[in-house]
Amino acid sequence: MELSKAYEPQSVEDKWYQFWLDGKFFVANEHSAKPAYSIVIPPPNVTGVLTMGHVLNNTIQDILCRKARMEGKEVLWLPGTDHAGIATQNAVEKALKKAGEIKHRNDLGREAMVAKIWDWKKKYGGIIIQQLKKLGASCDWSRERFTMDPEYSRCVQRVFVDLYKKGLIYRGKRMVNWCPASLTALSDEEVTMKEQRGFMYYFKVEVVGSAAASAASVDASSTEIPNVEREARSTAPGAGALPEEKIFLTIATTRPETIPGDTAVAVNPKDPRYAHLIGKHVVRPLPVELPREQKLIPIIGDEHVDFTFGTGVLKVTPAHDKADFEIGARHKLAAVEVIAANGHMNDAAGADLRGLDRFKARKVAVEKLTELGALEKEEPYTNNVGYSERADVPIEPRLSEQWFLKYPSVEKARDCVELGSAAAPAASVDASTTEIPNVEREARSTAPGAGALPKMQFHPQRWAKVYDHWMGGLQDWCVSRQLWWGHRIPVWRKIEVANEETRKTQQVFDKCAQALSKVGEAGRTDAVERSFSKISGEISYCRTWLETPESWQMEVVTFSEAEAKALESKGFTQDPDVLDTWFSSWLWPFATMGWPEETDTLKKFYPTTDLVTGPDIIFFWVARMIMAGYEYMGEPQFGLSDAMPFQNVYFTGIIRDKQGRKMSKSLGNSPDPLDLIAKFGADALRFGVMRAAPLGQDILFDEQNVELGRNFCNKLWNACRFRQMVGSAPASGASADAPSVVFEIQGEIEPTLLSSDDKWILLKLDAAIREVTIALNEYKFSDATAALYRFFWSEYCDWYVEASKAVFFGTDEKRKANTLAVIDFVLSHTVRMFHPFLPFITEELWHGMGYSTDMPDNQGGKTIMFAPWPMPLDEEFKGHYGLDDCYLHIAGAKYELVTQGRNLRREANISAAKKIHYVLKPVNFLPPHDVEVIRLLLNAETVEVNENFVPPKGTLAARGELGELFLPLEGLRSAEELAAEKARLTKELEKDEAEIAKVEAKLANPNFTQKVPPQVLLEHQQRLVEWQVKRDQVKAALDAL
RNA sequence: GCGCGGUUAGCUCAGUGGUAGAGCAUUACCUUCACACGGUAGGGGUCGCAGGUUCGAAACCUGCACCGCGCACCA
Repeated sequence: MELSKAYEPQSVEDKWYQFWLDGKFFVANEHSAKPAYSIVIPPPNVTGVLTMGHVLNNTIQDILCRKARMEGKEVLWLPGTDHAGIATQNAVEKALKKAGEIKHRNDLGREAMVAKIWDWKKKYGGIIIQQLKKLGASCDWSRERFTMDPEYSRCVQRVFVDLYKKGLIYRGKRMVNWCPASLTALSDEEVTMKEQRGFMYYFKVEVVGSAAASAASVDASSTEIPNVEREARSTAPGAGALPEEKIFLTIATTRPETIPGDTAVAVNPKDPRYAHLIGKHVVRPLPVELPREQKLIPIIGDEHVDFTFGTGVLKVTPAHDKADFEIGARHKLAAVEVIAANGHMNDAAGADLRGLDRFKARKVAVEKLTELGALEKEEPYTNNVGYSERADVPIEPRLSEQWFLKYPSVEKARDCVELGSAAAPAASVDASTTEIPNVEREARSTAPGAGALPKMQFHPQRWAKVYDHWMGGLQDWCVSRQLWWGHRIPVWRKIEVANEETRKTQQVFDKCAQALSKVGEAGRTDAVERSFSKISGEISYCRTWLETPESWQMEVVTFSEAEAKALESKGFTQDPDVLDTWFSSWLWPFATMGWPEETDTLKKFYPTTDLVTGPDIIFFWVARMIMAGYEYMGEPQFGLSDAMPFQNVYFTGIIRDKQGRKMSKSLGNSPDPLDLIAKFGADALRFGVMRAAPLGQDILFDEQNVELGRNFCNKLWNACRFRQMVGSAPASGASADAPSVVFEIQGEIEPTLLSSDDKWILLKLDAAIREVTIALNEYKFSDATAALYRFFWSEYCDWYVEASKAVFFGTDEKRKANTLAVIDFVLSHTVRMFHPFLPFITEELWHGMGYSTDMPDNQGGKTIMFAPWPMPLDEEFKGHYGLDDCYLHIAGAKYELVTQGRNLRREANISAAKKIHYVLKPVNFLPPHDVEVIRLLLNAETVEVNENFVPPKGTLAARGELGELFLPLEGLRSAEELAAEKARLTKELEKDEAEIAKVEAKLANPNFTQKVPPQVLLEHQQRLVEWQVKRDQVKAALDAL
């Protein structure tokens, strides 16, 4: 195949991706005898589009998978998408509104809305999958999963039922994070704290003596302000007592709009200023219109109050603050709700605030306090406010009935992650052990420490600490969401009047209940029993409890469709809520593989090998998957010694723009990866991102990275093109109209014909293979790309290819053939090493260069995907080809001399194009080939070898290990140039002198010479000589001027 | 408040005790038959600050400053 002058990714990428798909090369075989390697994709939102974050993430996964295939592993990369409850429902609702189809989702109703979302999913759900294909992702698409697939949904329901049975899931009225925009509860993880500038308002309240009347000292379950007894008025403060001076307390608050919901004022009982007031009451200023006696709230003592903060007096709003709620519970205070679900004030907030948005209400409340003369001052204040991560509005702590989960398998999940400090990471493998492991998967899972189970490794390990800390302070997880899109909670409920008929039904449950031990109820204090029950042939699980003496409620949980129908026909209604999206995605590593059946896929590929994800979802997803893994894959039938879902977790950095800002739609600073692919090619994008992504650091992304990737691909392409041009016909005789010659790989390398250049590049290749392999084993992708870049560009192209021209422009045909053989050896290894990073161009070159033709079908013959991963050259190979490390030095010295020679040209200010004459005075004999290489690399007309050369005045000289190189000048330079050079040399001389002084000072220090290791001493002595030589050289050059 | 990162060339970052590095940008020269998406050669850094350990510190220790992140939060 003839290669075009520049690499054109557009004409290459789609072709090969289709080829891979047609060949079913991505499909994992669970019956394969090869050792397994598996990754489950972090499922992107089904309605999402590819972002730079996805590019980073999936490129890493693809690199790992492709390398594993080349190492002979059976690879499963399991793809799929997430239904992403809130995000998707919002996106579709927004789109429907924009299209004018609806004004609100209520226009459609639940069923129709959910149907619309399914339509949407079918229409647009494949976009991100197609985009991943553009990127080159080698996922097994035949196993693509969606978190709302029927089978997957059954897993979710099964797990819910199971946890319910275990008593870990309960329903309860609790303080939750309420999002007034999305109108749903959120988990703690979905709330982010943001600093917010506001004001601290100080207002005073009047203290009254009597404890008899109180608007708040009522049953905690009541959420309404009760009627105050008439008697209260007659015993109200001041009524019959002696006139006293009024006492006021000043309270500091940031949320005056919640004053109508205050049901107490709290002080610290140890606070000498206020302790004596405990038991008295204050007059709550709002709502204004209420009679005074309905505004009396007690002063209570509570340790929670920090008397160094504010005024030391805390207003207690149990219905709208988490801490206040707890105080309220301790003191049996009423929780008076004044803010409705949508964030607007309700009737209880009073006439002035009713109906207002909570922030508008704040302003009005301040106005009212001012009017009342209660406001003492307001001062600017910055505090942290919880925001709904999704809707980006402040959340409202709100009392509501929700489902909660006590996390399962916490201990195991916490202990399985390697926290280690000194412990050497299991991944740091000596390059000499990078043979293709021919071991079964079982061997891996019991690998390093004999006896002790291997721990899960986090990369970078510091995240393990974060994980451990979070695992140590788990709060129950609020799993219910007031949405329509998601897995509906599999609970049916019926509330009935306790009439004759229902009592009969209840008796059935009562019987069952007696057979069971009672389990402590976490969420409901009023739950009375739990029982197994048999309804319509399916075992299900239910609870019953009494709501009031006149009614009772039955709750049935099931994942059987038949049972659900039967329940509905009996007047049961399903819980309207859906489950948190993460309640389905935490099952991802096994629910995608056929759980709860013991499938061959699970047997082969679980636990997965690596997980690649962002640290921002370490709690949302990673931690929960680990717990779910232990809980559901730890059961004996799966036969796992350790049920951890993955062996390694790699945390990527976060992609930011070049100013360090997070990429976001609103900032418009997020480039569309598809545009970048169209412009530069997928390989370029992959390489650019990998090169900029050091382990665990955030990535400041710049399009220049991709440009670099593009340039690199082009370099690779052209280096291969060079090989074809010198290989297909003698360089001297190439004619423009020559037909494209069928390319043939050169045969064996002949050891006796190897030049120092050949040996040098083979040794450099060996080093690169080691470096890249080690870097990948340690998940250091930027190190791997840097090593590849350096090897290929700086070593292979800049030196070896240029030096090889000395052969190809010559006449020694045997040497030419042998050089081609070396090039083919190097390129065929290099292309394979590049394949995981640059899948498309390497496949194109693998075929185009003919490297596939010699390989067996399953080892590179069909596709580079299964070509063997390059192994470091072994000792036998090195011995056979005489690859002694000394050639690194020998050829290196030659190249060093060339650089110096080029320097002389520059010093003499001679145009790079001008052919000039050098004289070389070698220390030892130099083979003619090497002289020719030097000549070519210097772009010299001639390099005269003269062992007895005496430089005439005006000759520039450079000295290296191989000898001295002279550039005789014949009055070529102007006086100006001479002056400039004199200045330059003087500067250099100063530097040399300084270096010499530094080393001499060290060597003169007896402390140094006595204490330092001999090798370091030697190094210093040698360095001194080197600098001295250089100095003498520069001095000589100066003298020559 | 606790914890975790970071601070090295104009920019983005490597660098785990022994001569301060890469890419980009920049300067000069070169359109030489793989590649101008290229080549050659330069310039550019008291390694955040202050102490300490050491013969020797960008690196190790202590403290501080600043930037970023996470957790917990006092109204």
